[in-house]
Amino acid sequence: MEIIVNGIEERFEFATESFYLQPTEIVAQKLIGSIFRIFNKEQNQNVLLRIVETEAYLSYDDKASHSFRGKTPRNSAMFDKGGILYVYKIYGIHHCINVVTEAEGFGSAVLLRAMECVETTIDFPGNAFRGPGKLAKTLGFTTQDSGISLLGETYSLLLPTTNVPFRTTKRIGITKSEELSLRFCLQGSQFVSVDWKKK
DNA sequence: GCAAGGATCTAA
DNA sequence: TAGATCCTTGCC
Repeated sequence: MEIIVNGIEERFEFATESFYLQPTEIVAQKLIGSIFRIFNKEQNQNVLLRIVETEAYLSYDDKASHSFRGKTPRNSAMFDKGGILYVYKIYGIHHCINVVTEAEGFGSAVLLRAMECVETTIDFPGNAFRGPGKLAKTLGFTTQDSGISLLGETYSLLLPTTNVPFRTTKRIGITKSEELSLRFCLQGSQFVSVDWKKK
């Protein structure tokens, strides 16, 4: 599938289930530069968003991960097989969207933090996808959408066929396992979320 | 700089 | 059942 990104035609391929079953750090890295596709046949809506910022949350030794204390009603989607969405509410106000990774029972996911609109039939405000909370709000995702498949017709991911340069940094907004460098950003992108607290 | 805001988990 | 915590944002 050819998609024009910033005036350049690039080739993408649909992510299959095996993609999501890879180690979480790998999935988080490969998601940089890939396209999140929302296709609604009935409403004739098509949205293509390029992912420019992600964070990995591991199934072990990661105290910042929701899965660290085991499976609960809230995080159960995280323990399902990779290839679905895990949506949770944070600070009682915002929602955050994660892509569940690895095999069933692992409890790992990749947080989508920022995206860039590539193509859409809907009008969105300019900064609508910069930051995890805004991103979820703009797309209208709530905890009700936790568990949605990324392998269906409506929601899918398109992977670039060429290597995408990315930056690795520490994660944002967490107080545990802060030292882990599990945040990935598209090199040179103006669309990554701003980290106010960091040096 | 910090409050809003509510679900969720933990400890009692 | 009460109290702390929280992968944020847009106010002041």
